Amino acid sequence: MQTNGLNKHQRKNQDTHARLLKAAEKIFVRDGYEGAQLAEIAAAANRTKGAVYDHFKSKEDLFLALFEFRTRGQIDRLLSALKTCTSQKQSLEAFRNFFVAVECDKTWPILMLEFKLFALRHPKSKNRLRKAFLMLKEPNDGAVYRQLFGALDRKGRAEVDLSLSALGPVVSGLMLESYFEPETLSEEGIRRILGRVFDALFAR
Amino acid sequence: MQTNGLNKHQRKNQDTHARLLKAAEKIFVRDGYEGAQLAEIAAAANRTKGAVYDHFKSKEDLFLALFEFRTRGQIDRLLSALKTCTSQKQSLEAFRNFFVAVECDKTWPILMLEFKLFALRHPKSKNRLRKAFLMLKEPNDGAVYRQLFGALDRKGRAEVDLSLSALGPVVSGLMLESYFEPETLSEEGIRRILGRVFDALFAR
Amino acid sequence: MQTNGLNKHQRKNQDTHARLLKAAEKIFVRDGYEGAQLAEIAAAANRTKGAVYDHFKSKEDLFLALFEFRTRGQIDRLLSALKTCTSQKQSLEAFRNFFVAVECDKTWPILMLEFKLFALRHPKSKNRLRKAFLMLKEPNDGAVYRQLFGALDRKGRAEVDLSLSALGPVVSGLMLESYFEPETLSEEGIRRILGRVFDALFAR
Amino acid sequence: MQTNGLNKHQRKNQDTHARLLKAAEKIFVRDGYEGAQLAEIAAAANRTKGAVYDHFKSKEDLFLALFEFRTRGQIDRLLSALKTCTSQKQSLEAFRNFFVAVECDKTWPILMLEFKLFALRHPKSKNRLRKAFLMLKEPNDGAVYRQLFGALDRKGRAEVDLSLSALGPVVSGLMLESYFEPETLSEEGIRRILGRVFDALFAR
DNA sequence: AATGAATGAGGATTCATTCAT
DNA sequence: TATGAATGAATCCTCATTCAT
Repeated sequence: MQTNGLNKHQRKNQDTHARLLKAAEKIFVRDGYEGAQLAEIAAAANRTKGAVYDHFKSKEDLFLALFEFRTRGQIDRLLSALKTCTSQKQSLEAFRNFFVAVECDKTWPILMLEFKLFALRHPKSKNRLRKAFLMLKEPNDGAVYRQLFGALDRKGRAEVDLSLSALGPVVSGLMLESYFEPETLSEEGIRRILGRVFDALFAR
Repeated sequence: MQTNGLNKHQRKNQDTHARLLKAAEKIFVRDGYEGAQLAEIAAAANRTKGAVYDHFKSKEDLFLALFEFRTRGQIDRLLSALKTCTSQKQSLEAFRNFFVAVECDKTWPILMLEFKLFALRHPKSKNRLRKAFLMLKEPNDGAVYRQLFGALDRKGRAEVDLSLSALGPVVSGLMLESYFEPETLSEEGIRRILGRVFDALFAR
Repeated sequence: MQTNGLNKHQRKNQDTHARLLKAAEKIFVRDGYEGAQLAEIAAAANRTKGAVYDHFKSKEDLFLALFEFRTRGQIDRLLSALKTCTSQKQSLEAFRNFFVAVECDKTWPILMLEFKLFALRHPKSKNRLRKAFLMLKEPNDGAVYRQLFGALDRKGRAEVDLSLSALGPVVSGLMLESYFEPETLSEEGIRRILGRVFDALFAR
Repeated sequence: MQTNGLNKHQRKNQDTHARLLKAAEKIFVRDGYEGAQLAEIAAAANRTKGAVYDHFKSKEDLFLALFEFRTRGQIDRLLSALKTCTSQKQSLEAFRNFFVAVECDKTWPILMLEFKLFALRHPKSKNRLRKAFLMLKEPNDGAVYRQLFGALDRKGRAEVDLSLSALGPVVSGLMLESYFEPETLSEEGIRRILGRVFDALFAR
């Protein structure tokens, strides 16, 4: 009896693939790209190093694949959060919530830092990262864009782009800081700060 | 001829020390802590690896010493910027300018990221980093603090602390992003964003 | 339709076996024993690595089987070249031609080198190689021997053995050199040299 | 007290370099290029793997450096053998002896095979090998050439080149065979064969 | 008979660190 | 103080081999 039209081989393969990505995230976040060891990732996935190389060409390839995978996930979460909104105001509010609710996924901001630093230091891979990254900003070919910000002229659009570009980095920076100074920068504090920053960037 | 009362040997020693720190900054920023090689740092300082070990106990020690050195430098720059201010308003304005003028020292925000990520991953060294780091926030035992924000009650102080904690990370995140997307996040764009964020955090 | 009394399964099996040997030769000659990868051999045979292990116990086994297979082929070619000869002189002439006509099978000399080097480095397998190898020198239990060199006393026989032993290695060495210096050691040059060497060894 | 104007550092360095080359020869001959392990080479030189990389860029570089080193040695040995000869006949005789006396250096022929096979399989390195290799054939800018073969016209020269090219490969092939069949191809047998081959190639 | 997912031992290479000079 | 030769642990990656399907 097969599931999804896949035989056992294929199912096992997919399972391993998913396990490896999950393990990679855990280890890359914990140790950073350079510090992460394939052996630990494999072990965390209950597989061996060889299996990693059956699924990914290299450590770098695994890292980039992880970025693509996670990016798609983030987009999906955002899209589904916006799906039920009926007005622009409601949409922006949903967006604000989505964005302020960092604690949903605390590893993402750190991963983003790691990815950007990686891009900085591996120009050869920057393109692949950027390609996935651009989807983050303009999912659905701009439909979301319009849903959130309405029709914009050239200048308005540039301004929104600027603000959008700032959002992610601000979250990442703050999350990192909160790991460093959890007392001062509590979760609640971050949320408040993020809210203020969000409004400073998008409110009129 | 100003020799600071040091003989040739000592001067040469200081020179090497300074060269090594400068080279270390360059390489650590370019390659990250893990990626940086002592050999390259030594070469960039026109010395050999051995010299590094004459001045610093280890790679980690060099990295932490660099942080302390740079932190002192930042504090000095801030203090001298505030020295001539006569009113609280003027002081806050100076602070705002100091903070918005990222381009003065573009490597600092990246270094800060690297330091914080390092702290995240090397708990043993976190204390030494924090010790230096705290000086950043409360230079001169709070005198600066009062100059900028006046007398504050407990709650007001907590609020200011929160905002202060957020400042650095926000700059770091934005600077990293601007390396990644220089088109969207131009220097001028960053300054504008930073200004808005600053006001959102500190303006009433 | 000639099926040799084999059913489809068996024919397919034989086909795979033959394909694998052919592919193995190609890859072993190109990359050497150590450098050759089973995966490439399998791919060159349009099969997968697993298939190799269905037909051969190990990489080494495949290599040795290839040697045996090729050796049998060489013997057959020599025997059929000698079959029509009616005099000793004619036979020796045929042998000379067979031997001088290296270009018929340019991979054989390289393979031989590889096999001998392998024997040198894998004493455990030397016996299996030698067993096949001896057939090369005394096919048909010495009948060919007599056809070529007539009746020989002990000393004469030793002398012929010596010369025979030298033949193959000389060809192999020259072929390898011609890969290295094709300009100086052209095919025609090799043939001339080989002729002279042959005569020096077997002519009176 | 210094020797050769070198300080201890430099002397130790040279010593290690020589040891490594010697060890490399031993292991490369025994195991072949691919089969050889840097760890064993290092151990055979009483050093560690790291030391190998202080002296050579890579396994390949070590291998090529070994070839160059040994080639220079062979040339020197030949030149000194020819130095005392006063006639062309005497020179050719010395050359014959040099060449027939394989046992002087039994590893050289195997190394040569290994080098040529390496060239076959690493086209990128072929040039470096050839450059060293050419010195073997025309040491001293052709002076030796004339000493051995006198003045030659174009055609005669081509013929001599052909024969010269054949010499090395023939020795290598025979030496390998004698490792494989020491009974049939004794040292004495090889010498006899080589003598005959030499005369077939160079006698009028 | 053949596939393909997974293993895991093994090897080249790097690099922080030490130490004699 | 500074050098540079040497160390050796650490790590990425390869590939022959196994095994469930």
